Amino acid sequence: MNDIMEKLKDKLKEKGYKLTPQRRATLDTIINNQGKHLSTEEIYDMVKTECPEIGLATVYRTLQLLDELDIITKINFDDGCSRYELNNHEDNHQHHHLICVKCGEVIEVEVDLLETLEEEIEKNYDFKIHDHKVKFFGYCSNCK
Amino acid sequence: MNDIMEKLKDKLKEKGYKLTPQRRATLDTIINNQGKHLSTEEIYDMVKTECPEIGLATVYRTLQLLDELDIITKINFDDGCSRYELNNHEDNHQHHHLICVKCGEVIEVEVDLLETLEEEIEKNYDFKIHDHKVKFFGYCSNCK
DNA sequence: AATTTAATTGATAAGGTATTTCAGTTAATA
DNA sequence: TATTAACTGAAATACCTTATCAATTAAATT
Ligand SMILES: [Mn+2]
Ligand SMILES: [Mn+2]
Ligand SMILES: [Zn+2]
Ligand SMILES: [Zn+2]
Repeated sequence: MNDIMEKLKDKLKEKGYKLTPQRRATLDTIINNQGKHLSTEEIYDMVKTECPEIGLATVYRTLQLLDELDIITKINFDDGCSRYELNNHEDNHQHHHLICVKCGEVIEVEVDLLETLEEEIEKNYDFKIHDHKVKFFGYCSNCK
Repeated sequence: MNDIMEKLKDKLKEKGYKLTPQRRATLDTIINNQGKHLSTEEIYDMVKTECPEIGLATVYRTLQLLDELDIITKINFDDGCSRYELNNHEDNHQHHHLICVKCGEVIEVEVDLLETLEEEIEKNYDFKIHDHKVKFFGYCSNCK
């Protein structure tokens, strides 16, 4: 059992929840597809190969649970469905996304560079920031 | 007729579209409620006082059209519906939003401070940025 | 290893937002 | 005023997501 699965087990136990085969298989699918920003239906289809009897409602419930437990993050690319990605457990903030408005490609940006802006905001707006979601829209190298 | 309505009329004419009372009333409602981030249903309810015979489908269609014409912007606060706000016509980028995770208050931040980050991204990722959407989550002055 | 029990599941119904359809209406141009 | 393509409202439809519920199961307790 890997680190992330171990962490899931602990967090579930803490709340009196159970580690079921369905939850294992769902998290496994997300772990094995990092960087792909899979939708619920896409995850459902992939999980079924490992766990054919799983129902769609269970996948919805599991993703909601993993999000609550801070293991994954829900992302919205305005394409009509929710997508999910594994959280980075070293630091606790979401990376940025570059979205090509022509071909739809999504590129991940790990450099943060928001420190100055966040300090400015905390000072000027008396607002305590604990997370952010940043999307840039434009043209990727193939499309510009 | 104010500047924004004039701009709408021009853009519609350019595409062979018509300036109808329903479109006028919808845009008027948005103009008269700046900073409120109204949802489609909320706009529908307010428009009805001025234009009681309007249908919900027309409001959906009009908001979609105003978005396409770059007069308003659709925003997503993950509360299950689309919200809209009037575009700033001086510069062409979206201001930032601070969202209080406790009380839900939304604060607008006009300072941009993303120049350095955007330059860095354009250089390192060979990506031509033309817009961004930035949300900060945390605690407002009342809630922290 | 068997018992207990609250959590979990899959199937399906139901909910909620958004879009499509279509016949009747209307803004804009000549 | 006549013409016509665009537009509208009402209702049906589509689609993603959540709720319901009886059957099952993980995990703690004997
Ligand atoms: Mn990502
Ligand atoms: Mn705003
Ligand atoms: Zn591209
Ligand atoms: Zn607050």
